[in-house]
Amino acid sequence: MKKKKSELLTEVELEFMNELWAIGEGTVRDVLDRLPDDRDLAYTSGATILRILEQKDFVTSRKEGKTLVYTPTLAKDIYQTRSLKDLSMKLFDDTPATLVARLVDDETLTEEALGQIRALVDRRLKNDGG
Amino acid sequence: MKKKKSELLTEVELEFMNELWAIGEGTVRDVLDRLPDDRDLAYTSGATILRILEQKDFVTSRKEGKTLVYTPTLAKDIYQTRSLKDLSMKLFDDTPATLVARLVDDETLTEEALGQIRALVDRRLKNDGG
DNA sequence: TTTGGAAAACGAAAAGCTTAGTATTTACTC
DNA sequence: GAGTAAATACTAAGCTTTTCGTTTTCCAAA
Repeated sequence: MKKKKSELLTEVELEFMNELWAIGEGTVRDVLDRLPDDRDLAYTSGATILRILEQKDFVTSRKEGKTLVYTPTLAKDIYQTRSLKDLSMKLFDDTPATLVARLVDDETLTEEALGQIRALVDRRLKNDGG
Repeated sequence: MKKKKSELLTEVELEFMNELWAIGEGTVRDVLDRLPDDRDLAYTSGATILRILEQKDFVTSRKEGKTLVYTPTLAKDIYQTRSLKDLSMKLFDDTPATLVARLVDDETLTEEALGQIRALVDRRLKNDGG
């Protein structure tokens, strides 16, 4: 039986994917330039991470002139769903309501955010109902 | 300047904390016994993990007879909030509404779960409003 | 009070993640 | 085509996490 792969990104990989998702596609240099100033990675480190991401099939690359341009193969929202599912399973007994409970407990949540959340749930309930 | 600690548990640490949270407190043996059958860890591995958890201040221990009984120092709901915050920051641009959007997108979500979620949000909105 | 069995303490091997150095390739310029 | 500047490929060092073996400690029962 094959060993279960986690299908989840490591911390650094996620850091890079976030930039690629934001810009659609980009080179090693593009991504590095977008990272915070205090994050100084060697160019080669960035290249390694993108190479690994390609190995893991999270991105593809095509050659453009002499440089590689990387493109995500997985949409951000899909990955978001996957991550949430994982967290829900591991920490919330697979009970989404508990997860939302913790979320809305948060003192710092604005009324506006709460309103948006409610609208989302309502819309979904209506679509299901009829 | 001190390096930022993540304050988050590793995969295995979380596995153990979940059992401690479920039973309130317990020994190495107690926790190991609760893990799934296909998860066979040596006794010493379990002991190591709990020792590390104590080092990181997620649990305390007291001696009872010859064995150590471990107790969480951090409530599960606090840790849930912390984890969600972390995920939200790293993957949802710190926008809780987006997070909920992904959650309610989930096809497999039952109507009941959706209702519970809505009730939670409503209650919170009412409490705030007056 | 000796001893046998279970647990704790310690240390360290194994595996995985992060970072980067060196060597090689590439495309462009003269 | 030789020089050169920038990018890629390859490799590995240094951490952290995961796992467990060995030694030490402790209790309980003979």
